[in-house]
Amino acid sequence: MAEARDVGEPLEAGAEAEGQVAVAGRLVARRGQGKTVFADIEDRSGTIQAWATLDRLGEQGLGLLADAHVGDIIGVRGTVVRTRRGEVSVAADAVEMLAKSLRPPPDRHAGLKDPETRYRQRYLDLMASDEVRAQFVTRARAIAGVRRFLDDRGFIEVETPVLQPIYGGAAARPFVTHHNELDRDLYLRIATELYLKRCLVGGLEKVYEIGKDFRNEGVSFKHNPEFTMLETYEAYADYEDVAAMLEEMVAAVAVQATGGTVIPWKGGEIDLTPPWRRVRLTDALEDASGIDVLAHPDAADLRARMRAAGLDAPDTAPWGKLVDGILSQALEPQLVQPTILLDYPLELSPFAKRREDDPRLVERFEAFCGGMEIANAFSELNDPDDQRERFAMLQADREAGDDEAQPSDEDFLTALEHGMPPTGGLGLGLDRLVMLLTDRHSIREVILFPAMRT
RNA sequence: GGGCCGUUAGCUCAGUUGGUCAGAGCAGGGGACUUUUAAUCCCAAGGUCCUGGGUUCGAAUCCCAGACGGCCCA
Repeated sequence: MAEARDVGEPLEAGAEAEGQVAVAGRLVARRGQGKTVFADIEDRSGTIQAWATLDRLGEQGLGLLADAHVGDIIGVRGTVVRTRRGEVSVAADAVEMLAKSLRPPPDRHAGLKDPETRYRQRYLDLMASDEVRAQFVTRARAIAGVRRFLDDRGFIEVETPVLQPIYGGAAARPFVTHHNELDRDLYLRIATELYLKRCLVGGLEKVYEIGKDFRNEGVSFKHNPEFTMLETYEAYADYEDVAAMLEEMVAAVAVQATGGTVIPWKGGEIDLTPPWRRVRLTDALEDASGIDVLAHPDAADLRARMRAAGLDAPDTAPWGKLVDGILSQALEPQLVQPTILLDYPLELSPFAKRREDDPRLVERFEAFCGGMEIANAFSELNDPDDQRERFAMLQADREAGDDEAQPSDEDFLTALEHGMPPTGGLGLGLDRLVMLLTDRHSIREVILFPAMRT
């Protein structure tokens, strides 16, 4: 169809090009005129008008077109002409019904607005809206850009199990399923972290995986129960190296997906050009809330301080969760321009290496943009004894009622005991990255088929 | 989990104080028309007013409960 338009472009009104062309697509408009029919046909490159007359097409062919419904998929063979009114068209010598549409498409001009129908029957949304189609093309381009960036840097893409005997690598409740033949329960992964680290133990050194993670939690504008995650691990790198790579990668992907590193966001702009602002988490929390969390190492103490500052602080939340609460309530919404928060409390980070200068903190950062967390990274903990202690802390959290605390993974500890090189690791939520790059404010706008009730 | 809002024809939407309020445009059906561009003109048809209760002489409209969805908050 694009080629047919190219053929017709140089024609003057009323002229006809040499040679036959064939186009196929969905009928989006039809203007019947007795013994003449004009039909607009659309494919993914755009539309072209088919012009059918009784003289050229005969009674049967014209009848087929006259009886066709908007929504039908038809093929037209003929010559390229420019009509007297200047429209590049295919003057039909033959038409063919390729697929009947038994149901009417969404209204062409009003579009499809009902969000429920848009999400449940995404094909109608795609059919009705060029912008929605472009949205998912941009998503594909962004993810291809991530792969290209990492491949060019010598990373290899690997695939690790989705069905796992023990879940881990994040704080979340899992989905549980059952293997009939083995008669055992398995978990859908909440992260790829612990398997990718096994790859590092084995010497693959620079690996990444792009795939779905599954978290058994609520649905919101930034959460879908299954979502697309990138994780990367690079041997002999630390979290500073990872931060530098992340900035470059996001900037490169922004260029590939949108053409530049300054992107529109909620009526303003976000400048993704490296370097991004870096702040120590504890300093940023104090600026945003007035609370120095390290000065309140006791949970009850911190809770009281938070409530005095007007923040929500659940009775049962341990110290680490309270710090996370200050972050999400007081700080995260302010982080519109890209910001890297460095050096997290150990309690929040069971797989990150301790800072040598302050054992209460770990070498970890999270990157925020558009008021959302988009990435999480650390210098990976590779000391098996320390890792075993961290699992014990998580176990204590579980026993204290935290159902998001993950169980210990003895097989992973065995791998670490074989020696994992010092490693920088990164997790980047690709759905949120696409939201950012396309100025969409709900994760449902960037996932083709988002989770819905029933 | 909490608050607010929404649900009327295939799509987009009106619907006044509870009383010819079951409506429009487009799509779909029948007809006219050989250069149209959201073609035009004529005709006919199209409904579980989300569901279930309740109030009332009378409910799309008011009340209660529920389902689904959206937004905001947590």
